[in-house]
Amino acid sequence: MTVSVQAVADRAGVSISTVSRALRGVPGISQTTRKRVRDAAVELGYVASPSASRLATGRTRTVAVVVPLLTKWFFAEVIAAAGRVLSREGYDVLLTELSTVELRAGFFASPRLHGRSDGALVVAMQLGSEELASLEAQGQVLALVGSESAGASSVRVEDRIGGRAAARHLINLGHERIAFVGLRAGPGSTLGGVPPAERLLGYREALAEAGFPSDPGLEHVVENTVDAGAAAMAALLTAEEPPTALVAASDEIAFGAMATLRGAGLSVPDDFSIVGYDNHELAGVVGLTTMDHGVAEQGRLAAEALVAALAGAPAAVGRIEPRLVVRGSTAPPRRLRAGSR
Amino acid sequence: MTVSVQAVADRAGVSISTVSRALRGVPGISQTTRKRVRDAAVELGYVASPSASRLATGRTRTVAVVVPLLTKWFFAEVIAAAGRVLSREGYDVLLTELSTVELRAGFFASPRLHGRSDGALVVAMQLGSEELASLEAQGQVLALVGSESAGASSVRVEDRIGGRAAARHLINLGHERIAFVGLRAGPGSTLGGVPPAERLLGYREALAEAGFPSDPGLEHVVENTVDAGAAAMAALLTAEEPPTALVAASDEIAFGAMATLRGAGLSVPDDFSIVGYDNHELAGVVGLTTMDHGVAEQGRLAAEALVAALAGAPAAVGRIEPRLVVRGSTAPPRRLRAGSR
DNA sequence: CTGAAAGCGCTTACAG
DNA sequence: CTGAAAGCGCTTACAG
Repeated sequence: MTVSVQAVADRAGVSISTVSRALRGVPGISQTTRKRVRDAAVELGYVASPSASRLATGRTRTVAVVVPLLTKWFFAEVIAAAGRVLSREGYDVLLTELSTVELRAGFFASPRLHGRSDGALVVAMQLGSEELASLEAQGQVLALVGSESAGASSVRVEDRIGGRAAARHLINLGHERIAFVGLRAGPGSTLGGVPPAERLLGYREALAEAGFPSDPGLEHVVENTVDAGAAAMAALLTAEEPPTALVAASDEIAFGAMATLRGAGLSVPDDFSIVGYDNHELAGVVGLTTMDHGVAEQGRLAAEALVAALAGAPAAVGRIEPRLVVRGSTAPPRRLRAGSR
Repeated sequence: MTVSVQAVADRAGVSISTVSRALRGVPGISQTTRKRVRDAAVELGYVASPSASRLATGRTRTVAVVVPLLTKWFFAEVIAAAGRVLSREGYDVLLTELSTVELRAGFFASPRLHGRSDGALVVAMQLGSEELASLEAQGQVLALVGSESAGASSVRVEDRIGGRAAARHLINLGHERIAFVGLRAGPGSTLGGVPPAERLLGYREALAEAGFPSDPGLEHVVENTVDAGAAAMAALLTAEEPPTALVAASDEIAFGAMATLRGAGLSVPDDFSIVGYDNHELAGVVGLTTMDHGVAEQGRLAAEALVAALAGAPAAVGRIEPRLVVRGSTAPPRRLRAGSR
């Protein structure tokens, strides 16, 4: 049924050792022999048994990609970008979604990756020290996106700078009452929460620099869903002195906020300005001005760092600086515009 | 470093055969022995080497999930749902994205899954007979979503019924000029194309039943992107006698169409009605009436059929009937509404 | 440059 | 119910 090294060896008239060496491209094999073996392998449709190679070498040449959720645009984008470099580099990708606290606990309670992958690319999960220790005890080389750990590769997004730039853009347009809706992990969520916090810090920084008084009533922290964004916007509209603009910590929050405004008969950006965060694939359609934090690039950089580390390179940390993408959801506030009624 | 069967055997005072049997739950082991072995394994933190088990048994207990694209909501949703049942059933999931024709050709040219997975769950790719043969030669048990093949499990979505229901809804509201924007694989795309065609057939069927003349000018076929949807809508608006409603073969097409209408100053649904297809996670925010074809369920059903087939059950074909989800993007045409100016 | 042999860590008839 | 031994299909020192 299945073609083994022995079959190739017979056909090429060499030993199995030679077949193994010839096919893996190790040096110390004559050109003619190598060619003969390769031809035989091709003719027979031979491909080494992964299980056998893995057992013999102790290396799996597979990377586990672990995410809290697969169904959010952000994660799919990161995984896709990472997966492309991993498979280009000859690694299999073992997909692991830890979408509930039970799943997460179970995953770290036993050495589930041991012998299955050589490394793990962990996306947007703040790993506890026991969790990190568990992964390391399982012999995993690590690459983190959205979190950091000494000795592990990671990609760091300058979210404070991003949050600051978003708020700055609105300030520059003339807005003075600017709200912020940030992200919080929901109950039962396995998402980490540090980067969003940095976005909030950047927002506060910009306001302070502009000399605006800090106003806790302008800051909301909600789950990362469209509905939560819609609800937060609604709450903001009930304030004594409502804001004229919003920095949303994600595009999904922004989408929800836009829906609420539309429902209230308010126009974006004529009556209200919004800056999102992500540059979601659908941000363009709705004309959302947003912070692009190179989502695909996060995945790519992490995968590249992991591949390098698996080849013996020291852990590396990548850096991404978010940049503003101006579309139609931001404009000067009504009071500053000529011709406004 | 790594704990082997031998270590567990020593600690439990039995042979390695007994350890293996006790841990895998095979019958013919005394309760006391089994417990002793299990305790020893836990104390030692032992977990069998996957490579070794795979080599010995010839089974990998992993399933390859192959998709044309990871970054579309549809695929992420299907994979997530499938992945949850697969890992619940103890299978590893090997992720394979074939996003270009080169990648696809390379994948099928060599037995890339051989010895890596016991089965493959293939999403939305019309596999050619050579491709199917390749997979079978690699010993893969198959489950297909969005395509069918004799002997393979699959889940069939009644897209003709769905397309018909969408058009019907508009007809019932009183529309008489109803356009259709369908899906086509773009250049270099690896997407299959049969299900979308069925949606078109259903649409035509509904129009014929209503006695409307068929009008090719009302039918467009484009790539499945928001931009293509926007462009198609724009083209429709230039017709001599423009339609008053649209059946979009995907929600992304519908999103694009809505953007075009908004840009043209037309109101949905006051001036124009739209029915989408998918029930995309963001369909709710924009108030899109759409056909829900149980995307997550497609993944779940396929995975369940695959797991069953891997356990020896005969191939099964699941069936999903799309259902209309009415939101705010559809209404009677202007001419039928009282109080319209 | 090439081959014989040991070893990777399991599973599974075969005996008892 | 339990154990000794062969075998799964590779890789890799070790000799030559």
